[in-house]
Amino acid sequence: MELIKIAATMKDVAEYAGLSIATVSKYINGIKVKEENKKRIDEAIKALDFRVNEIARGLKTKKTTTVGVLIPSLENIFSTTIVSKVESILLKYGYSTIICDYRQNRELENEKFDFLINKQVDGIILVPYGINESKIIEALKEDIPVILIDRSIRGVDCDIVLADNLNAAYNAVEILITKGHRRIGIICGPQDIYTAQERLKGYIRIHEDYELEIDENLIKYGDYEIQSGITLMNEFLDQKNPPSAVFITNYEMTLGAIMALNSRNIKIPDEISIIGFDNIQLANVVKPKLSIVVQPMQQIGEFAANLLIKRMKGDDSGFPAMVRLKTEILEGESVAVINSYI
Amino acid sequence: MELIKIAATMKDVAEYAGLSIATVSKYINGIKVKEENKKRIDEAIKALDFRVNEIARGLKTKKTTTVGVLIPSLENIFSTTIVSKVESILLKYGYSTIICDYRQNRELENEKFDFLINKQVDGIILVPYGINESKIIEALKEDIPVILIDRSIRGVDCDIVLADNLNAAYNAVEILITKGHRRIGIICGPQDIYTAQERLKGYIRIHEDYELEIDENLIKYGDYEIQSGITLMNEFLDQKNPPSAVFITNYEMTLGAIMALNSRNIKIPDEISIIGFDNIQLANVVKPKLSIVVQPMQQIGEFAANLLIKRMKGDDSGFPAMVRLKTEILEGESVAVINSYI
DNA sequence: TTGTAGGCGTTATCAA
DNA sequence: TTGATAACGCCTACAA
Repeated sequence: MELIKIAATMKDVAEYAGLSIATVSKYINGIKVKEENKKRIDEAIKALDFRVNEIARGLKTKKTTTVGVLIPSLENIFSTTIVSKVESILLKYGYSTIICDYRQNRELENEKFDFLINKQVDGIILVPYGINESKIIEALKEDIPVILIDRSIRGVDCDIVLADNLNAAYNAVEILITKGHRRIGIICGPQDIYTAQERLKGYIRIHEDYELEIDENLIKYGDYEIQSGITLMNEFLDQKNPPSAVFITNYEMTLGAIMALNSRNIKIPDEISIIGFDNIQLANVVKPKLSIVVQPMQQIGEFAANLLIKRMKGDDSGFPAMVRLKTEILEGESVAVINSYI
Repeated sequence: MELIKIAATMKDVAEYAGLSIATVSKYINGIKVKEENKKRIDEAIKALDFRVNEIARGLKTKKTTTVGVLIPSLENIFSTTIVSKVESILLKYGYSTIICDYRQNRELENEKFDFLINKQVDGIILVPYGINESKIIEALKEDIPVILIDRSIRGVDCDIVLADNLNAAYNAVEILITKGHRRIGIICGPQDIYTAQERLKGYIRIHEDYELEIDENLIKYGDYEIQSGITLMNEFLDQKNPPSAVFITNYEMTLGAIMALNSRNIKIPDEISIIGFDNIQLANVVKPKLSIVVQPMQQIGEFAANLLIKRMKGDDSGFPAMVRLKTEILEGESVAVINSYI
């Protein structure tokens, strides 16, 4: 009784079937073979439990049927939802998904990008933060397609899939305005992050469109982490003239803001109105139900995966593609209607 | 100007350095080389930007420096926290992590396990659900180490890392008991899932230890999904003699239970006490702050990753290892003290 | 210490 | 249609 079963190779199959390796290889790769031989090969494959050695194949074809997904964090819903979708689509095409999480760290991001290239992935899906653009250019040059998510990179022609962040914010703030709010605070992300810039733009634009002045004191910048939400919401509350409503522009900070509110025992929406971001589960579990902006994360993942597949097949039509998906607003009960509204 | 840069091979390096491929290979693999040659090779490597082709190396060594992680869902904190930790540790050792998500589906789980084997991963970390045990045995036989998380598999000797689910439940329910609760409901997971069985055992054991009778009406079985939490909590509330406290045994169902409570406007802990599971963020955002059982997910990931590395190195000491980690209880304000307690 | 040469399992070219 | 055979890039006896 052998302990270790040696995997059968094509050679074994060929011998078993009484044919040449070449013929077996052809059959496996979809090239016509005599009906009779087809049968014999199938038989041999079954008998020997043969499976192609992807490594050996990769050596020849320069393909690994593996793609890399590089995201800021595995502990954030936005990323994992996308990854989940991507993984399931890629698998259908036989690709495996290597996950790398760069924990919001530019250096790590760059390192892991190199790591993926070094692993010879056939393509990369990247939620970029501070990547060195030359790396992307290099990859593209070496014929490794890259799909960006959420943020384009200046000076680089690259496919990108993102949510319409600007209008997401625009619409959210518009709801607040139409319900009578005039002092609307916004808790933004880091000023050097694209999504954050866009969301702030939306906030500004809707104010312009309603001809409302913007009070700089109502704009605060966080870092997309929970603690920011706590701190900045507290700052708002401590202001002499606090906002009647606050729009919080990502999930983690929304969490933080609510914690701050809770710990000061402030009633939503009686004392302050809130629109948050991104997590339906959270929205439903908070009392009262939160109004939130929901990004089409599944769709983003879907588009990114399908686009990548297309590129890996060598189809460069429409390059560089920009897919901009609409967000939705889920209305809860966290926004008060202000009487003073005319 | 060439568009596609061809990666340098060892042959190129050897030629550039005026040495044989063998020498270069040796140097790269840590075998002694004359100081002088060392320098020349280093120079060549830098000049040509050479990196070993892992694929080619893999063909020879039968190693891919890739591990597979197979989890029930990428949209659940328990799994992603573990994956995140695992990924970061493995990377340090040069391994990449292929993620597969089987969405609580036994068939998918089995398929993806095969997929990973077929991809020739060097090791697997698995949070099992309904895997065919022969697959694990087979993998182990073929010298592909497997580390189980959260659930052992009957009749299979395999390393495993898990939380002490039994005592997690035991301790949680004990808190309820010492605060005076006597009618304590439990929302369990599926009866065929190991963690669910263990948590129920804890519930039963603590009742025995306090010599309390168990009312079958207070034990409900869900499927670890949000909807279960909603439905079962509602069932409790509709009972003629509802429990004064409910212990909910995973994160998703905790979410659901809270939603049910909220939508019926039931006050925690005045009208009902609650202990939930697994998500600190959730616990802090719910009002009042939730008491929850917290699993040491990071630790689980850490142990699993390190154990896997050890096994992949060929160190079989202590096989099969069982690492059982303690949980913690984070006390919030969701449990009332009942006066009637003597 | 270095080099030669064979082999890892496939694919692909070119004859047959 | 099939079959020899030479790569693919690296590792590893074995010989020098």
